[in-house]
Amino acid sequence: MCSDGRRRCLRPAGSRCRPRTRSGRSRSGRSCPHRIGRSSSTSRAGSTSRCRPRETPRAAGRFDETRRAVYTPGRLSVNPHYRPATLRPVRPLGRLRAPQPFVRGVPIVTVRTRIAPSPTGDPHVGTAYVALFNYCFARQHGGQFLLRIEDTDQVRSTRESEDAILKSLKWLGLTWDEGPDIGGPHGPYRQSERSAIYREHCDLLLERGHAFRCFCTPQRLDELRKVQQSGGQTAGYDGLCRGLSVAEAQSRALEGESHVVRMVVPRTGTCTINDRLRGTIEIDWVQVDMQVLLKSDGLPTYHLANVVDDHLMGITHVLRGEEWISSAPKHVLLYSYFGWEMPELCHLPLLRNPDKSKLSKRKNPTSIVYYERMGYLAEALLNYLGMMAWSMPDEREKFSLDEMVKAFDLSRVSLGGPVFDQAKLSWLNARYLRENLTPEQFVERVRTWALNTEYLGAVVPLVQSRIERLSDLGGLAGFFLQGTVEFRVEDLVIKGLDQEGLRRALQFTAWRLDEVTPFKSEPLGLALRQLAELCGVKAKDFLRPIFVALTGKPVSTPLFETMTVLGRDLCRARLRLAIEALGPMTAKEEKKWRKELDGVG
RNA sequence: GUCCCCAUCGUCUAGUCUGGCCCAGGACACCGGCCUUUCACGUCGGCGACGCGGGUUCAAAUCCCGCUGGGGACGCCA
Repeated sequence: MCSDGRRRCLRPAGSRCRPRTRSGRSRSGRSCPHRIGRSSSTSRAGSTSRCRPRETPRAAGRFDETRRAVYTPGRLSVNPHYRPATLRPVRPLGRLRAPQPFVRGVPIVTVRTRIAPSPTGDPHVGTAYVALFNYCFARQHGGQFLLRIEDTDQVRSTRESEDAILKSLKWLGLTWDEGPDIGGPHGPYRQSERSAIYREHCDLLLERGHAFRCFCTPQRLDELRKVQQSGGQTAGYDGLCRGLSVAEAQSRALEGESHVVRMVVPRTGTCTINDRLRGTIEIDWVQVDMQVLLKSDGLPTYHLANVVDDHLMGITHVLRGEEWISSAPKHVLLYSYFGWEMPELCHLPLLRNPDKSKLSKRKNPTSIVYYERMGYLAEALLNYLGMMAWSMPDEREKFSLDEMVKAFDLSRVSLGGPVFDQAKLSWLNARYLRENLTPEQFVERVRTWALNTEYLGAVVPLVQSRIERLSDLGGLAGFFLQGTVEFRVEDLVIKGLDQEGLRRALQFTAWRLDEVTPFKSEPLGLALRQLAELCGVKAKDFLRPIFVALTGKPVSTPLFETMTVLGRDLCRARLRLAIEALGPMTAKEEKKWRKELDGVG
């Protein structure tokens, strides 16, 4: 009788031994169809090579979450995924060692998760979505959730963006136990402040021959990529500098020659990744590039910094977007080079645009600030994010953060990429508005949203001299309180531009607006006047359709100041609505226009 | 192009692991009725999906294989 005792079954015991579900179908014909049977954890651990049944990825959620090396009185359970490293453990240099509390000589590992945003733009709803899942997972297991800023891209990272991200996550009600703003025992939590740590670790890899210096120029790499791509090969570094002797590389580096450090990646064999939801994923090493670890500016790339920090900060579970699956082998390799234990990986499905592509601000508002300014309540947005790819066991759709934490179960994550549907978000928000707020609380919400000194105070200078009675305010400045505005298409039309020219002009404006920093009156004016010139239209005419798109009216408050008050996100959204009203941009146009705009610089 | 991931109503999803309670349940959107001075809310109803083809089985949305489709990755970005 099979091991399922509930029913009579004639199958022999062990017949439940099955290939793992869903994942890796395409490859399972290669060897043992029972995927777990050939995972390296089994063979390296020296146990029998016979296939044995194991929980499927989804079922895994019902097992011990904290199983890396959990101390429970009288029992030590060990992570079945754990593989002894192929290399000797790193020598225990104080700072190189991960923090690990002990009780009677047994390490206690609590669940520690993190969100690690890169401060290179607006706070993204995708960041909030991943943060939410990490938060819930950690909280549910009584663990910690931390925030780390991944600002190793010196060119694109800004403090302004970092502040905005922190502010938005706080607005949503997500809190972290350690982070750049509140500190913690494993800081600093800003990668730009940890360069020495990465360099130290990079040196270690260099010393052990797991990494090498590369002196190739970006030009050579560009050409290489082109050749490879046209030849239909997998693009990737060809290993030229790998052939350099250590002595030569060292002396060239010493002479100050610009170079990067790349990791050594095997050219044969297969990397096995364990994903909490997807089971075993196999990627051939040839598919993995010899990734740059340390850039020529001396700062690490994501891959190095992320692995080093996750280890040093004691991260036990990495919940991140699906887009990272293909670079997971690099991370697996780095952990093994350092001799560190791999955290458990779990790749969440990506949020999608209505056309199913990865959520992008070109096709959908993605900034948390946009949703805040549109008048969505933080708890409604967070709730909505919680029903992306996840559902309550009782299928209830409205739930608070605390309720989500209590009921959270990773195995309830569904893998199909969810489309971010603003209509459903609006419905949910409406429910919060009428079900969760007393009239007094409602008043308070409206006040904190826009009827406050800060926001109204910014509007007043623009309207005070233009109205005769206070009651004129609604007519003149109502658009400041609206999310989107209605306009007449004929009000967009100007002399000297046909419909296509007009659409192009508005699209140029939308693009430029994303680049203008700070988003203030003067730089905006400068940028838009430049665009008018580019389009061959007088500034006065050029600005009119923008004006109409943003305010809904041909006459209103001064444009640049108005834009400043409305903010980037609302401006972008309204501009897009106007463009769509005139006829949405085609892919062809996008390519052509982008080129024309970039050509000007 | 190469590699990887994924696949239930238009959308979010339950059910898939542990095959039978499923000729598939809920929600959004849409359409219609009721309630109502209007609208909204509420309420009742309608429309609407297991991508296709094989296999295993007494039995397949559920397990296996193939195909198709969608997505992601292929940076001195993260």
